[in-house]
Amino acid sequence: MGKSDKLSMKDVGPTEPVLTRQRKAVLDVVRSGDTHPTAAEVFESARKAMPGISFATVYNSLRYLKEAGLVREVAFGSGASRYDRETDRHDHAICSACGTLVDFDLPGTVGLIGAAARASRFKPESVHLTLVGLCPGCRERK
Amino acid sequence: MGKSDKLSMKDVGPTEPVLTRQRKAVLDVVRSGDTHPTAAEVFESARKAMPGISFATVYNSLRYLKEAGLVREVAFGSGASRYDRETDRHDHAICSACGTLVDFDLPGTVGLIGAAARASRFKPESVHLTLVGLCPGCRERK
DNA sequence: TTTATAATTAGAATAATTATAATTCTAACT
DNA sequence: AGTTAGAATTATAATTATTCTAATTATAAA
Repeated sequence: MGKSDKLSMKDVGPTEPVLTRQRKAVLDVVRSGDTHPTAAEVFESARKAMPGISFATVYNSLRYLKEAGLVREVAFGSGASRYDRETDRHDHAICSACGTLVDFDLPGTVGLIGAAARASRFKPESVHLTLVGLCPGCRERK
Repeated sequence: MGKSDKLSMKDVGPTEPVLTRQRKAVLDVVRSGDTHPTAAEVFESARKAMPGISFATVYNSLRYLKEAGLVREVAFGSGASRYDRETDRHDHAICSACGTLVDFDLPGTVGLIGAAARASRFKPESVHLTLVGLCPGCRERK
């Protein structure tokens, strides 16, 4: 077979992600707004921009985008996974009352990576902190 | 089935958890060994000690025990939730190669709770750190 | 014992995710 | 432009995970 079987949108690198129209639509949904949509919510939104898109393609695309490092999967509790547009290292806060998930960055977290690696004996790749508490809205309501 | 399906532990407080035989069986499974079993794995093990137990009761019991603070639910990725016998505040390491989940305690984590609360604007309840990396076994294999 | 309350069970129902197979699309090569 | 190879998409089926419902059984209280 030929040398380049695959077609890149831009020729930036050897493993440049291929953004098909469907994948782009999915990525756009995850990137628009600062919510952390579930696969079902992404499907709902994506089909507005692209009525023919299927649920399977949304899952395929999310997996692809995740592996390409363009979105991040966040799981908590036993519900559906949520998808995060923020792919840089960051931390999460989860509301114990309403489930709201918020991103924030705490520079101090990375400072613990060495100690965490020592304590767990793992070879570290990344760390993140999860804060559980009441979001501003729910705190007010109490 | 048998005779007495209910037995209270000690009379410590007004909201003392009621540990029925089934709940006790589920709790014992989570507490034995240092794995983090899924609900299905708990069911498999629990039925050895108690052949008649149903999947629904395992789920009910896990939810009950979680709410009573006797076990903890840990979710990551899009697979099944896992259950952790360790209920004191602690941190987790997840192997990016094989999925192994390990508990450890990093005293420094709690030191970040104030900063995390400020950054997120949440009223803090708990924090924990998640380290992603290679577990000792997988590191060796590379 | 009668009554009330709560737990357990079996199984159905729902939700979430993944796999399969057929079809369509894309771009590299005639 | 036509052909082709392989990837992507689609529709659907299958699987996995979790929750709900209704009937039954157990426990505790009166």
